[in-house]
Amino acid sequence: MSSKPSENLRDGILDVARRLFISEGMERVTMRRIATELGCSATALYRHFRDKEDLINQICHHDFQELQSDFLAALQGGDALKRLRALCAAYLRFAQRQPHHYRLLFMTPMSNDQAQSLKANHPDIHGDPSKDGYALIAATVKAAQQEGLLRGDLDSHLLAQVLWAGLHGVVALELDKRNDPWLPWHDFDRRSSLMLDTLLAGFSLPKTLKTTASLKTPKTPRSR
Amino acid sequence: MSSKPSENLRDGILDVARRLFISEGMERVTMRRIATELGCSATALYRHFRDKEDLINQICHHDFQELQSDFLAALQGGDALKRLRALCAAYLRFAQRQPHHYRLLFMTPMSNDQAQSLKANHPDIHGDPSKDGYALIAATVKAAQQEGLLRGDLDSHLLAQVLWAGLHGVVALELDKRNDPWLPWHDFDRRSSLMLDTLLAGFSLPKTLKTTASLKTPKTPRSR
DNA sequence: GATCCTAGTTAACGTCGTTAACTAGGATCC
DNA sequence: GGATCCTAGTTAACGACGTTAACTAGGATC
Repeated sequence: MSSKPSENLRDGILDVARRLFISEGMERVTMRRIATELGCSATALYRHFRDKEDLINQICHHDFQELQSDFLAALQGGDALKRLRALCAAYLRFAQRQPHHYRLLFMTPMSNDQAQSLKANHPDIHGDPSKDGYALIAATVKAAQQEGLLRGDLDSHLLAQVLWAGLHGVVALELDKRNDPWLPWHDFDRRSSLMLDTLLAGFSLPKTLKTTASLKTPKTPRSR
Repeated sequence: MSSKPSENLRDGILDVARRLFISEGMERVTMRRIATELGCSATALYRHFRDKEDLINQICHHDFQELQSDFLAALQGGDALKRLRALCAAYLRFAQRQPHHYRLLFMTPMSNDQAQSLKANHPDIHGDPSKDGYALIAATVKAAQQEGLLRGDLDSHLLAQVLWAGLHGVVALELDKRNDPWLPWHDFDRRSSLMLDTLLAGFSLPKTLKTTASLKTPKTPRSR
């Protein structure tokens, strides 16, 4: 009844639920509310989705692919490192513009079963950089390694995961603790760009990295 | 009725609630369950805590100070950089051993009001490195800067916040996405130590940091 | 024309956080 | 020493939630 009473109810549910989830966060949106907003009864939703969790997961899955097109669009031209930076920038931009959506996609614990079935139902997507966001980051890291722009002595997945974790950490603290007056926050942009710069710089300079202690006397000569 | 029927009910509630929150996560623990475990009625809890959120917050506040003693214990000896590493290691250890507890303390959004009142009610704690975990990290970073072990051209709070974000990112992805078979995770330890090493290395070498591109020719000679 | 499937309905259940109304028991005041 | 009041608990209940059960209109199929 509200915005787009998509002829087929299933799509209508997805549209309304996504809109509400994005604007208010998923735990504050009830099945009943989605239903009334659509002008149908709450139980009708269960004709199309096993339960609320299922609805959330299907939205997540769909929107990961939407985000993917953002990523691909940010990827035009440049060397692999430039593309990697553009990718990270797109990620951060998404987090800033769609905080609830970010929370929905990246801060919602996924149970083992859910992901198993997702993986089983979409074997074509998993690992394909054109469809799978994580695979895209990992592939871009690998390309940068092959172009000699990032250190090649560490697995590309390890680098991708730490890079992702760095960005995610800045974002997650921002979303959860932004309003915490206990903490004297610097700008989100300052923090995220320092994070990105530091990690990428570190990943491109293998020899200056120490594992523990003895960081004050870096006597390793640069080998070139 | 269960473990320790602390003479004073308030402490009993805190004990039981903390135990349940830590072992099962706070949204899965109900007020009624805490009450039956204590052998009292559910409404008795509301004599001592305004609501569930208030109970959670009071536990958080108390346990932040518990964690603080872990931090202080990890701090024995060494230069400031060594102490900073020990601090980070203690943080990661806590996250690994008490995942629910970590989630409770660091992945629970804090509303503006809550933190405001917390800050107002405990002005003695805020900013005191011996009582405030964040202040301790920031102070240790600052000490490392003054000892010439970390770059001094950036605000100690900025460095502390990015360092914290890096650790938090690794932990948060671990907690939320560990079971996601979509992702080919490396070991938590590999990821966290690479994160720590990279950030600390980056923070100690100002001149090798580039903002964009031109990262492929790091010709900066080590200054010593 | 009988049957069955699809997509919806209404009614209800059990659980949740929480409030209202009440009550036993001890301290306080005249 | 009795009336009063405060403290710390009780039981009953409310409204909202996710979800299930039982039912029903309407179209497709045999």
